[in-house]
Amino acid sequence: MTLQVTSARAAAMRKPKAPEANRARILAAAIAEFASRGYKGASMDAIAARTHTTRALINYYFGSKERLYLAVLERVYAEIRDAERGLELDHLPPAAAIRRIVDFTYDYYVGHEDFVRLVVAENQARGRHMKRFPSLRTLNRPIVDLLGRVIARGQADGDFRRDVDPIDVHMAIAALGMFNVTNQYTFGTLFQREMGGKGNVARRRQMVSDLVLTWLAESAGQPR
Amino acid sequence: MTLQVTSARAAAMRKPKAPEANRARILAAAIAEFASRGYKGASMDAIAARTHTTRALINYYFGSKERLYLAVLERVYAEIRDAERGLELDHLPPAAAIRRIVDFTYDYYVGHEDFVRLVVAENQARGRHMKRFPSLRTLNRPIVDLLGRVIARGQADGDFRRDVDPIDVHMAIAALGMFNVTNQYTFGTLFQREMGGKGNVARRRQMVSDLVLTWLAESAGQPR
DNA sequence: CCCGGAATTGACGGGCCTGTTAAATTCCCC
DNA sequence: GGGGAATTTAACAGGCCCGTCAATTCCGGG
Repeated sequence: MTLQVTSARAAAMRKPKAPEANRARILAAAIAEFASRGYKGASMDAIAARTHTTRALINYYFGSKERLYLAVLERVYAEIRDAERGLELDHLPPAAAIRRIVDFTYDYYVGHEDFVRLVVAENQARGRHMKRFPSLRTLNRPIVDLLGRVIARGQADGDFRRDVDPIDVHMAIAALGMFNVTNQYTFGTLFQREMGGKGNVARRRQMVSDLVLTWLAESAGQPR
Repeated sequence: MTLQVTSARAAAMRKPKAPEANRARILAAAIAEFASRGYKGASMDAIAARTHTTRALINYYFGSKERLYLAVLERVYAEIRDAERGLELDHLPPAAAIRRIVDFTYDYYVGHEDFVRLVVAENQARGRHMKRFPSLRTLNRPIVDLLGRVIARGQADGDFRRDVDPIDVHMAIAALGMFNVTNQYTFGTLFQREMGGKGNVARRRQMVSDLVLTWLAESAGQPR
């Protein structure tokens, strides 16, 4: 099987001008363009210009603007999912594991502003595209399972409160982490706060950990 | 002076067809349209259709699409600022006052989805319009002063920790409150969670209070 | 009664954008 | 080396949208 795949891929690779290379470059450019200007604001011509191709070629590969956008969504979600899978928490005490999850999530948002902006754009569109695309609906997020296991361990140790829904915790972490990226402009302008500064990032990230952990520890070990 | 203003305004009111009535209806329609479709997605013709006027008339009143959008932003920010001014907290114990602030903020976002969507849209545009409009830059938000006073009282009572920045607290509250509205579509789809349900709103709102209050109480009363 | 100015309309011009289609180019395989 | 498929290009058509401008309606005051 490996041989078959190899030969097939080799055949596909040596032949034409630059199909998959072009495809990959177009997708990367599309991620940047859609993240920067939103679905409607993004221009197919701009994506073509970024990749030294033409609008017709992009349609030849992806079919339409919406299809291209869906490919973008699929890609960035796959990336965060893969990154989440890389987290190794089982050897950490529950509190430290929580802190690690928060740091990872917070830093991922700060470092992947494109992803955050795409998520926000899709929500502003009321999830219209996502809804109609099955492979995006069934996309699971390992972070919730990880969180669930950590929380269960903390509860078993008597360190965490008992009535905790992992999804609620993830939502709190995601909300606090995304806000810095999503609302940095209005919030920074209104409250004279620079939100991109690295020092502030570390401080706020720790505040998120503290918020979650103090809440998790609240009235822990009470009689069940 | 009052007489002058009165007579001038009376003269302005009785005269023509429906200038300020039209103006108000256009602004309301613009809020809905911009909130629903974003700046670029919004159509001047759609706003005109909603108000039984024409695109030319809207430009006659507001000058351009961008000017109209700025008037929209100014309006919705003025509204939340006025609502925040109505909060009366001085007679409440600090913890109860915090809970009240959280409830107010959370409910305001849930009940004013247009406002939230406009804020998000402006952030997606990197605050481009807001930056260039002085009256939006100098807009202050009473909620931070209220929060600061409440926190100071809680610290004086020894109930709240000492190193607290009111803006940080407001950011946490705003982040958790906005997330339900802003990310309801992707989050709901990915995690099979209905986020509009009223019961869930009350539960999540209380979680926000608990998060903030347990954090505020953490290591309070320690030696200064 | 008529006039002057505010309010309102219809139409034009220019720009940008997307999807398609037919033609041209390139490269692989026989 | 030639057939043929895969890739790429150039140009077209249709749609939407915005700002403007001259023309028209309407109202109130002299």
